[in-house]
Amino acid sequence: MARERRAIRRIESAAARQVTFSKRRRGLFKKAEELAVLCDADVALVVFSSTGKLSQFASSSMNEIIDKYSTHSKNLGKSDQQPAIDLNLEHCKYDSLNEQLAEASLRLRHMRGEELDGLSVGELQQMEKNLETGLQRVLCTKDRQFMQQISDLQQKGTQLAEENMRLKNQMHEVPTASMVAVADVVPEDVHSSDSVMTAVHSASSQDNDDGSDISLKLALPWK
Amino acid sequence: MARERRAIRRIESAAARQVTFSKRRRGLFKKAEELAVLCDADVALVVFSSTGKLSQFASSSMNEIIDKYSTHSKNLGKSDQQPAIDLNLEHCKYDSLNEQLAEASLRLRHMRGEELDGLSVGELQQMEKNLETGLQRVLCTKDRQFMQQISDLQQKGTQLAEENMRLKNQMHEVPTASMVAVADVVPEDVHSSDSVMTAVHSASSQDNDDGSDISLKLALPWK
DNA sequence: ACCTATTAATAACG
DNA sequence: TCGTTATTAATAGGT
Repeated sequence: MARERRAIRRIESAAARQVTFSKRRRGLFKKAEELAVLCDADVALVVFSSTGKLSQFASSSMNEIIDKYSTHSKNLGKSDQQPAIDLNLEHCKYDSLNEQLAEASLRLRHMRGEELDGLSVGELQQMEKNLETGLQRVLCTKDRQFMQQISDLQQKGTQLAEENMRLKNQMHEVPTASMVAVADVVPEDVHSSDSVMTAVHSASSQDNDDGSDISLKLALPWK
Repeated sequence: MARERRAIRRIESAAARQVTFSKRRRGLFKKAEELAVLCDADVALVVFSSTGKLSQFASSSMNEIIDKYSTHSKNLGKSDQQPAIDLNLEHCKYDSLNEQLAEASLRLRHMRGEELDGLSVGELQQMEKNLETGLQRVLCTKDRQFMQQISDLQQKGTQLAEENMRLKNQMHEVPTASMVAVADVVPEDVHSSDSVMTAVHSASSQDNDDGSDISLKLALPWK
């Protein structure tokens, strides 16, 4: 139902997966509600995204429906045996989570090159591929961020250079005696911008042919 | 989405309601499964028809998802008398595990080069370093295993070559006449194999130049 | 259950 | 996330 048919397989790109998840989740919830209203049905829908976020819909009360479900599917008792079953479920789920966590951290260690000895050559090749892909993506992202920073700095530099020019022109137009008045105004603008660059007013500077005593210092942000 | 638009209101005609229920329920379940597969989500869907019939779908285990839901929604309301504190502790542990798992899987996704956009340059550099280290170690391990396999194969090859030599020497030591004794053994093996081919002895066949009256017929098994 | 005209959902893109 | 649009998928009504 779109520009192109999409095979029903896990979407590899995380971004595309997220977009599709949002859209389809909305569609699914809408259809769930429509079914409930049109057909007078009791509908409960629980969705956990791959990042663990919960969404839910229930035509009446979620707990009510879940209870009804439990009664329907598990033929046996409700009140006396419930605690035992519940605790067992908790226990199982807890173990399951623990397993998942162990699995995840083992994979992380593998990615870091640890505990590789038990792995088959095929698994090692798969990991090599994954690592190379990951590394490439990290490098691309890093480069992108570097270029963004450079671009930002260049833009700020240009702005400051222009301001500099403007100030120099003002200095030429104003009699030498009013220098003090100018100096009172400038810092306001500089301080309002992001503190990437800091203008330092130095009265002792003697380098300039035109007698200007303004110099610039670049402060690069690191982390 | 049809010949005519239908208002989303309870369908009065029981027959029409039943028909629509069947159709839409199938669609809803299909979409639920698609969402689960495409987006790697955990989906649970419970539907009671107006006649009380239950249908359900769960991408993993229904109980597991319901459990996860109960924990997530900080569900206090049940028969909460004595297990309150205990459950709270369970919840804490459970939440903590969930957090750890989420953290681990996020790191794994990062290692695979996904969802990098929010990371700082410093974090990216750290990941680059980790990935390079991991990749190097994986490559080393893989090479080691390859070399091990090669070494094993060489050793086996040597052993086989030695055995070969031994056998050849034995052949030379045995008189040629004993070859007949070997031929006597072979038919046993043939009869013990699957009966794919059936030999038919025909006395009326006159086709052969040498006067032999033996022909073969293939009987292919066809269920 | 099947058929199809029609509407709804949605994939890709900005 | 939101909007647009070309396409596909779902389905209402009929047989």
